[in-house]
Amino acid sequence: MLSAHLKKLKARIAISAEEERVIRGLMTGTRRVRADEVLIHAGAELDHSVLLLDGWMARSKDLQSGDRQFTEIHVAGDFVDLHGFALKRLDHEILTLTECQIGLVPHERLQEMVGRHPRLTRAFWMLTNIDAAIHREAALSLGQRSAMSRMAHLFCELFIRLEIVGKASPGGYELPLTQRELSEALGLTVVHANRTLQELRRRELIELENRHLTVLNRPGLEGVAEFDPGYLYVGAFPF
Amino acid sequence: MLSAHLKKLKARIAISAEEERVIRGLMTGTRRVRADEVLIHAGAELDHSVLLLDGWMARSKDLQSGDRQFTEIHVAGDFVDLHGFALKRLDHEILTLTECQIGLVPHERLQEMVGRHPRLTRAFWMLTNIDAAIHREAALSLGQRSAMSRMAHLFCELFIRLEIVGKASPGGYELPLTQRELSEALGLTVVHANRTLQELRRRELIELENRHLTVLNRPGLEGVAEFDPGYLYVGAFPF
DNA sequence: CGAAGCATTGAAGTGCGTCAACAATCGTGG
DNA sequence: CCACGATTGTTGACGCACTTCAATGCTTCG
Repeated sequence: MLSAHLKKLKARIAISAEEERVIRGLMTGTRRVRADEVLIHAGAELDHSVLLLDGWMARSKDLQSGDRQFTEIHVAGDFVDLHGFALKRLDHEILTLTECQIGLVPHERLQEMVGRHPRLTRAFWMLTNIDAAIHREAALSLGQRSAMSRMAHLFCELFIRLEIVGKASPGGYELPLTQRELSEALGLTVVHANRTLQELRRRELIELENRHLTVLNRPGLEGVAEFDPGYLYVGAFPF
Repeated sequence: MLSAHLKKLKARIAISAEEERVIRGLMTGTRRVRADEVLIHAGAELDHSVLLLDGWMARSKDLQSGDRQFTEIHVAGDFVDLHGFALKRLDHEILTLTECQIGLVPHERLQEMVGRHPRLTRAFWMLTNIDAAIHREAALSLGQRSAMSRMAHLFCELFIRLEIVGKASPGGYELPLTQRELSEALGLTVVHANRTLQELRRRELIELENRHLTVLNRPGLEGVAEFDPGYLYVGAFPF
């Protein structure tokens, strides 16, 4: 069940048997969480971090109006609040989009790791930096891309992130988000998200039904998105 | 000249004399860079990171059309590509907005620090996480806030970040950005950035002339922005 | 089988973009 | 110190991508 996370790490750096043992030793236990729960409230003091073993989560920032923006969608293998280790409290909420299985990692164990395993420390630091890179790409989308391009881009990004952890098939992947949730990730209204989705279908780039996304024309989708996966930093790292 | 960076760190955690010595030992030298230069190109391999000692920089992501999005504005004291230490190459460019003085920090010295100073390691890790928090707040702005609110929010954020490093006065601060640069940070066109600026002036919230921003009504400005500085993580940390 | 959430559609409105012109300021060379 | 081109700031007219409001059908699941 830790395997998704190990796959995610190994897609970026080599992990030795010893290091893998250390990683396995970080987690003290697992839990199940229902769908549509706020797992971590903004501002709450944290003494452990959460590894998403299975399911979908999102980070969400809210305005007084009730409008909210998802700043990242999380999939299996993501260390959803690793940044909470260095920050001690979060500036946003973390909520479940589906039922999830999670692993708990006490900050004291991370602290020990920082003292003893410099290479792993840098690897986990890197993971939080990749999240930041995902945020930056989202800023580019929100600031400059059209609704179509933005949605296409999100589908491309999730495709790769799911492939890394073995949760995609060649033709697509399970995408258990409602259109409202999609719209909250894309900075659109539900209505316009719906119309944008229809336009992607009409162009025969994707199909989406029964919570399954079929990518009919991947190069076409990537073209619309102007997608360049470099920001996901997949591939061997020299350290 | 390192003092701005030390102020920035100390606004978040206590730094011992010994740690301060280590920090001072990271930098191998300083350089001057002219305005409007690309200091670091996207994708280039990095073996050192850059500390911004004085001046203004921006991180920029580009689309094929030539449109670009600034994902962060940097001021004195910022470790502009500390994330390059863990990522080895950047997904964006770093460019100077004004003439800048920079300090160079070889990655090997950072690597040594990670091995020897777990507390400092966590502190620098925290700094990259605060950048990520700034990205998330920008995503909320770009996705949900109006042009007015967005611009007001940026002015509020810069006010606090400049106060931390002693570069603001009670009434405002030097803001050497052109309207084009402002618009690239805000995901707006220059024309609309201009009109938005005028509306903020008309409401007597700010004045902006000769590259100096005067905040006429800070609570008012923060109100328009729905500004809550929590995401900047200013204040003592428990580690 | 009924209620609640989810997806879809139409019509109308608006915030911001686009295009185009001009004014003000800056920087540089003569 | 002025001349002059280039950059920056400003304004107006118009267009459109996306929003808003409101209604209707479709799923899903107690």
